[in-house]
Amino acid sequence: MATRAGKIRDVLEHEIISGLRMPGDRLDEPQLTRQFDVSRTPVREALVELATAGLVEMRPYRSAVVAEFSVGQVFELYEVLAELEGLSARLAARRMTDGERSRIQTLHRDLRQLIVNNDRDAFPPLNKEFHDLIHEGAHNGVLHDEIDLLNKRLAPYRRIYHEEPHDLNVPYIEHDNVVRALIDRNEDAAALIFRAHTALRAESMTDFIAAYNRQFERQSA
Amino acid sequence: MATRAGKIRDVLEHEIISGLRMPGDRLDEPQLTRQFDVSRTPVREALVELATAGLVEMRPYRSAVVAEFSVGQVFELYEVLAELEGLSARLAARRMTDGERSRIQTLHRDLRQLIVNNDRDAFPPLNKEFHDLIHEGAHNGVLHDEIDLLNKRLAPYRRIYHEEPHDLNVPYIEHDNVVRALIDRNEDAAALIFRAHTALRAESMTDFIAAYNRQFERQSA
DNA sequence: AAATTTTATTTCGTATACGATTTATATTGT
DNA sequence: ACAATATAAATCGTATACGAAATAAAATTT
Repeated sequence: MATRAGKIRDVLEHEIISGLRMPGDRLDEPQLTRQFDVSRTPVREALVELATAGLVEMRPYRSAVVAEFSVGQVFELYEVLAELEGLSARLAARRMTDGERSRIQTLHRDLRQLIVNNDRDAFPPLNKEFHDLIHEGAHNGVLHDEIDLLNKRLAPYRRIYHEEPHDLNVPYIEHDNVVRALIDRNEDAAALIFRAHTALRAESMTDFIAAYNRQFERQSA
Repeated sequence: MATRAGKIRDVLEHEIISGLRMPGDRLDEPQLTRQFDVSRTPVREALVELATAGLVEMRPYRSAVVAEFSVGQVFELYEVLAELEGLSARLAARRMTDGERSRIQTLHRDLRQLIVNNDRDAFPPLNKEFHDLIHEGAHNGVLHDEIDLLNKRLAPYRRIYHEEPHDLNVPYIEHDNVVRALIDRNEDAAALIFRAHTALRAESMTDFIAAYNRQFERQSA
């Protein structure tokens, strides 16, 4: 993307996803203008794009802010994401090429080695790659984009949660079941496991956010 | 929405959905500027929003055009929509209030009367209301918005197809099955029926588009 | 005459400017 | 001192302006 607006959108998106800008943070146009050393026009265009994508909230004559979601809304986002992850796994089981199947098996073995060595830092990127391989294996671009956007919208909240990593064996066992289903071309099993895999994360996530909010309310009260 | 950009977005969206502007049609900013009697700024903002939503395609230094989808992409859109419609029906079966359940029963009876009278004109709006009741009954705003957007993206193609209405008894029978599942709180049945209901439309739709494209290619060749 | 290059026109991306609305500050009244 | 009002400052929505890129038209070459 050669335009200034596109670059600013990408940078802001990354800053939101990475947690540099937290939900509720203001996104003044004049301030961003100074930060990026451009006029308000491309800044505003970037904000409008992010707002339409659901990462930012814009109301007339009010500063844009990083989108805030209630526990209920996070739950709703996860409910949709879980269903689409399930569909993704189902389609992957149906459509993956032999090359794609062997690649995910290799990656899965690498992940196993990681867990044996308890290498917590290396886990997240490989885990992401694991999910990406399934999303690509589904051979449905619309589905891929939809899942990607939902993950971006959830990222600020997931990040908070994931700061305290839990037992790596839990996701591994589920991965193991999914890989087996993919190899066996067992659509229903793949869909069920992967949907539950996401739903489980949703549960611990919403519990965490609820607790987090209670704590926050106590402080500010 | 009191802003000019918002109004223009709504009007353009409606013009695209209603088929007044067809896929591939150019959306010149100067031309739209004259049509709406405003400056380019709000026009451009509206276009950026529609582009992010997937209804319009924008590339740097090129005029925006109404989004065009290949048969494959339409199929992908339907594949995702069918899954989300299934989820919607599942959640509706789980969460609908008594009032919502009785309302959809009433509406379903009205639809029956319509089919008996073979009132083709009155069918589409009531059919839409039927679907809306289920989407609302799911009590998941994110899901509702997602389904809504996918329907808007498919609207230009669905419109072409729906111009030749088919046997109204086919959708009625499926509606009947869904309503029964909703009343019985049978989640799995509701999800399966409604997903298949959408998938079926997808099939006839993609078949139609493929035939339509072949015919069009013959003319232009 | 057809193809290719050159020029002109149009459209787009961004900067700047100005009235409208909101938010922050100051003032007044109680 | 506090609440309510009035004023001032900042921000937003939109109009206008100008260089950059693309499209259309004209001129040139083959």
